[in-house]
Amino acid sequence: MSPRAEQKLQTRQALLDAACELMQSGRGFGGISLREVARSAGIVPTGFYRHFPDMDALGLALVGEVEATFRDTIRRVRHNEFELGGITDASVRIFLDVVAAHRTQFLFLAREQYGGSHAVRQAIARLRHGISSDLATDLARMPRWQHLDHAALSMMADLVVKTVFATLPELIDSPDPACPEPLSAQEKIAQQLRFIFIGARHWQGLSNPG
Amino acid sequence: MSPRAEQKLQTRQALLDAACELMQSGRGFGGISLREVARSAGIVPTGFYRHFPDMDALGLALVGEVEATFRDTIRRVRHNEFELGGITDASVRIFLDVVAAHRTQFLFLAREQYGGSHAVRQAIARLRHGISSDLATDLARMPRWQHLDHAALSMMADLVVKTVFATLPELIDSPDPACPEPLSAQEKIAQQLRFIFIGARHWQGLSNPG
DNA sequence: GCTTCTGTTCGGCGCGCGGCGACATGGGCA
DNA sequence: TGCCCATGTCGCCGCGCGCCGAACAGAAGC
Repeated sequence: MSPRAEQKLQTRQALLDAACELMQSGRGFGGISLREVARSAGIVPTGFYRHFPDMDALGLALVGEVEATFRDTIRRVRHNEFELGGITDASVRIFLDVVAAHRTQFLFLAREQYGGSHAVRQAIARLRHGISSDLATDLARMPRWQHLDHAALSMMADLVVKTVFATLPELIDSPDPACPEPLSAQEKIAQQLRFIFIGARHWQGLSNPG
Repeated sequence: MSPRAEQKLQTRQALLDAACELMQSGRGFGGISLREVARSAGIVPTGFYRHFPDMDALGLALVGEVEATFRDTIRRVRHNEFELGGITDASVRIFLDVVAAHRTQFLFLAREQYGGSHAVRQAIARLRHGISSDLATDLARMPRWQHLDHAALSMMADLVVKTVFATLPELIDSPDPACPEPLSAQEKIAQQLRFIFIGARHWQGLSNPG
């Protein structure tokens, strides 16, 4: 790797990081200007175009970044499948650690999953669908879920992913001192996932409990 | 009601509607300018200030509007508690009808629940928390959930509300012809809620199934 | 050692924006 | 009947924005 190319990658990364950092001010990705990102990354506005054609392209790159982080985490979780203690607790712990370690990436994901531009939203929807179907495949291999058909597994995976994505904001926002939650975020999401797992455990096709 | 006051309310409503309509272009509320809203409502930019001090105030008014719609719907759902067929199916049907009838209101809610300005996001969080605790109170009165303590009921209500709010985008976005879902939105959300209800039905405090 | 390619810099164009002060007009009320 | 003020209008200001073309520096390659 030539020093020149390395420098280019550094600048590119600075732009990606700057965009994420700027979102901590409460604005959405659409509310951040190209000039702002360039300024925060330490280059002049025109320099931005040497790395991305426009802000939308930078947004797509950010989706790619968080996708890599996410899938890496899923891999780690899967390898810890047989750890001591409940899978749920261990998985949630790993996931929360990663979210904390890559806070701004997941801030972007949480904020833009429904609010972003068309291209970004579509990319995130694809990411989410991919994760959901991978999860469904994983679940299908577990003895515990053999009583569920393909449709039920897809439904369950979609619900789990939906719940995790919808919980992201709680995990990212700084804890509100005025509203002290009785449970930690980790215990809360773990218990909610258990609700879903218990429901799946007792699912009987077209049962209609209420 | 004097004609003068009535006219004022009409203009105010036109501003609220214009803001919602403009969000159909894919942008978030923060990406819509004051001038755009005024133009779309048929008044001059300065006239906007006769009704709202700034765009944030208009956002808060929109939250109030969708809150009224939402709570009205909940009331209707509660009164249909003993309808023929499953409560879940009937409730979901009512809810989906209301969402379709007030599409842009719920578009605003879905988009801004995590992406909006600080004030808007806080208002929506309050709305959501209110609905969640009301639901927990309702659930506590049902014989079916007598085995759940207060903490479990809150957790369940939060999960239900979280699921409903996270499903809003699917209900609002125009159906993608390239990706024909095997199930209708109504059947999907109803089945996912049933997953949760079955989980709650079999919840046994600190059980740890996975 | 010279060219070339690439990352960066500089100055500038036109636009839409939020915000302001002054002005018009027609209902509301005395 | 006649005044008043709330609603809506007009023109203007300065700003930051996206975008562009020309210029510059330094590493890569012949």
